[in-house]
Amino acid sequence: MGAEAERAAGGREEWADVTPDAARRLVSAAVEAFAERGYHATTTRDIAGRAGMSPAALYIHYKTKEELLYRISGIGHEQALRIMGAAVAAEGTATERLGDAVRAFASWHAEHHTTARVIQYELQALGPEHYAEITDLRRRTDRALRQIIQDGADTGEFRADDVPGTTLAVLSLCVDVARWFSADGPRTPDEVGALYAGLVLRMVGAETV
Amino acid sequence: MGAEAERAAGGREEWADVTPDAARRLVSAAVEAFAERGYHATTTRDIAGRAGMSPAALYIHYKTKEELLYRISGIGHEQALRIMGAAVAAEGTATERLGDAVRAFASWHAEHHTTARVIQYELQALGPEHYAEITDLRRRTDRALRQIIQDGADTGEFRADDVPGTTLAVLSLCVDVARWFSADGPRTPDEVGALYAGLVLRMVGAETV
DNA sequence: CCGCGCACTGAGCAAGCGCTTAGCGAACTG
DNA sequence: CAGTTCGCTAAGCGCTTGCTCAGTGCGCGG
Repeated sequence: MGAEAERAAGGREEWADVTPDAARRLVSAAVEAFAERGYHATTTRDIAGRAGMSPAALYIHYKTKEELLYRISGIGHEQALRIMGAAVAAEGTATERLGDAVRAFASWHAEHHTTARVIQYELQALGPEHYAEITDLRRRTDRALRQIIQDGADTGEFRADDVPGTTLAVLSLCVDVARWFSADGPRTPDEVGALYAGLVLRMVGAETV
Repeated sequence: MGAEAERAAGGREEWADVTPDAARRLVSAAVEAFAERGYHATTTRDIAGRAGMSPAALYIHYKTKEELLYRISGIGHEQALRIMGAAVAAEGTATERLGDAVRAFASWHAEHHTTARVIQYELQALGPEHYAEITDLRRRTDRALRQIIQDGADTGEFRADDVPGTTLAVLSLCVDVARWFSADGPRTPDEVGALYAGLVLRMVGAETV
């Protein structure tokens, strides 16, 4: 299912483990609204309206508007971490694993650019303890990617003098896809993934064919 | 003058051509507040308070809160465009010019990360016609960078199959510095510029020493 | 010393915000 | 078929928001 069809279906796939149905419709509506206008510019009335409910219905499923953002951030970052974690744990050379990691991570940010925009750019709206929790997930994603790059540097596959700096740059490059990507643009998510995988492999000085 | 000292001085250097003094203090206060909390989460009372004025004083110098953001965006993007434009117009090989452009552009986004964060991530809060004006400045920055990369591809210095895509990636990489950079972090703006210049030159397949 | 201009303030208005509460109707339980 | 539960709504509370306006004090030309 493409991102557009999925959105029309209320994010059935992406938010599959949010139940009951009304709670899922609210998450899906909130993601859309937050991505479009930003967290602070989005009203609870707008979210409830998009989900086809009255404003008060939101508070049956979520204590506050911030809790909605927290749930979205948690689920989204767990998906992102899972993608990166799978790549680091996979078989293959560091070059293969880095290419796969970037391809998957960048194309996820394109395919799910609505969700990605919210979880990457609305973090500061979280309360302090929720923020700390999410930051931990981000640190784990960073550590996974750094592991691959460190492996490549150790085996001599990569030419990376500054491993943390290179990791930061690669992560930053992929994350920022969420900011500029548009479904109406000339590139498909897979094309973005392929382009970025090639760019990053050259960036770390890997031998490419 | 470093960014910290300059902020303490009310952005005297960065906003030098904003007059009178009260208007400059307001711009400077607004940039700080917008960068910290985001446009929509910032109140006019907060901006005026930081500038040492009553809430009403803001409206003597600016018609609306949005106009403040517009002024900031205009000045900031003009600075960014000037940096990129200087690099494209400079003498030298494409490799040298791209290296200089990325070094200057990335380190500007680090040094002025407060301003950069506002002009790069709060754009959507602008009204439609102001948004269109700012978008035009951004397009010109993009065109300048693309010119350098195209030059390098033409002379055979660079290996870039997808020039617009590569341009987008390089720009995205530099812009995103504003999101993660912190003055308390381990890297100085100059170090970020040097790191990024090296990464980007490898990314485009330039021959480096 | 007067009086004008003007940057600025104190007080506050209308609108919109996040969130609460009382109550309703359909669905399930015994 | 009465009683209970539960998802949901209509109405609205208390507060904050962007912004306004009458008035104030200060500097400056005459």
